[in-house]
Amino acid sequence: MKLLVNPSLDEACSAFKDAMSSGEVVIIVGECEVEYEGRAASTLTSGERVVIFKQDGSLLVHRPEGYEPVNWQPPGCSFRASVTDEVFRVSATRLSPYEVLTISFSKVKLLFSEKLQDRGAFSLYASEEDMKRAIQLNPALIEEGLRLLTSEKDLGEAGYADFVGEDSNGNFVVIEVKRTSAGVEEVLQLARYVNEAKQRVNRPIRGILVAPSLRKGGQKLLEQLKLEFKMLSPERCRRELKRGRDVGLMEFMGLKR
Amino acid sequence: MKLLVNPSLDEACSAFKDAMSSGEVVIIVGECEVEYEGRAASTLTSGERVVIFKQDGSLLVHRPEGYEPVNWQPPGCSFRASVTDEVFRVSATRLSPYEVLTISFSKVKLLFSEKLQDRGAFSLYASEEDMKRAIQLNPALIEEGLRLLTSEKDLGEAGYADFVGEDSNGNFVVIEVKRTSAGVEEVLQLARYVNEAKQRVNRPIRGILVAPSLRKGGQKLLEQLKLEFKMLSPERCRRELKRGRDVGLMEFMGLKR
DNA sequence: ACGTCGATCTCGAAC
DNA sequence: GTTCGAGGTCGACGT
Repeated sequence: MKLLVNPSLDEACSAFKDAMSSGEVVIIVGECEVEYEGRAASTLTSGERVVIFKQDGSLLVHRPEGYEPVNWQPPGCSFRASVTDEVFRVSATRLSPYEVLTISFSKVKLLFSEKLQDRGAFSLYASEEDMKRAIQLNPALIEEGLRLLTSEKDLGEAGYADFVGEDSNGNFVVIEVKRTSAGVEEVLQLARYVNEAKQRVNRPIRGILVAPSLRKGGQKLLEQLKLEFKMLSPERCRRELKRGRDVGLMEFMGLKR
Repeated sequence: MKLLVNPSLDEACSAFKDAMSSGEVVIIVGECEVEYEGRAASTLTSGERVVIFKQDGSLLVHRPEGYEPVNWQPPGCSFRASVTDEVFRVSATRLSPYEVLTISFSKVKLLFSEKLQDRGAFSLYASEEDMKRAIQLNPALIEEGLRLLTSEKDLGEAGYADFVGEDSNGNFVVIEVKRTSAGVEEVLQLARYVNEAKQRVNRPIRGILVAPSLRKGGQKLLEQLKLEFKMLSPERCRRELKRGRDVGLMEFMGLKR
């Protein structure tokens, strides 16, 4: 671990070398110019930025505003640091494609380095949008033989049901999708859509609530209102989308012939 | 400017609030968990990370490896910080789409904040824009005798072709330009433009894809769709632009070529 | 507000 | 290695 405040450029340079050779993450805040040449080319004139160097050979130059780095280098490049003419210069070189990024510090305000321990697990869960896409792709996720008629159908003032469709017996089906555990609120929402539909469609109507789980209160209410529940998890939808992409690609290739 | 090393969570929290209210960039290195809920949802279990908060309401969570932030929030969100139960918690909320990201620090190793001054100018060279400018300047880069009629012509719902023109035989020509190697996707894009043009122009139409190279799949599809490919690199265009500038300058100075 | 498109996109997976 | 599609893509530009 190392921390330097307003160090000389020489101090910063040697600390940088030490840190990188021992596999630490280095953060430098200071005034710098940046040049890049490779797939494209760019220059950035002097200003104060935050630069992060990682042990996997990636690098980020961040201005004080904006989500995206103004300059960067992906993992796998090699760093070279030196001081000449009152400038602490770090170049990051990458092969394939060949690209060089050079940062020239005229002033270092902060240099921090440390080996960070991160064994954390990252999990990403599907959005409700993903679930709807998966259902549209494969309505059988809800029920075998289900055919979707429209999506986001306008059911009037009650709002918009996620889907309406028709089951294998010709019944009209109204579907409401939730990404998280459903409760009383969601059952009532579905009930409103079903009631709206009853005033417009003159045949048997089923209402299906689709969610990864249904809480107690929702369960009771659901039975009273004679609605139905279909368990479907975002994870399952994620897999289905992945599968669907592959199938879609196959069809696309076969169709072209 | 503020710098805290191994501060208490309360110290970190109050420093964070001070810094954000005075428009500083804040960097926190420490052990944290991250939760996100919005378009999708994600969790990240405990580990050491670098977190950058910017004045424009953007936020980045970086692990010790990788170019991309593991979690983030784009500009425009509002931060809220608090300490409860031995946890320093920062939540970043964004409306439209509604998204919340929460970082829970169990340990802060470093907190640095400062108002950064950055008025630097960023310039990028060899973009697709540069290629288009070069082509406009000298259409013969694509084909001898080619005359451009318009650029970015509105071809309706299919989108916008980069150029339309007329070849030396009076055929209508639709042109799509790519800076990098072109594949199936780009051929399909050109095909859409050509189809749109066919509904509007009642004469022979050629479609030309301009790019530094054409990959396998794109090549096959291109032949099937009877479209054409013209190799042109960004580097060549850069040279052409440079030449054009020189010529323009000469003419401006009143000199003969 | 929404839609399209480019990006030094990056990343992963399949071939 | 090349090719290809996804992304919480982001960001810019046009309608």
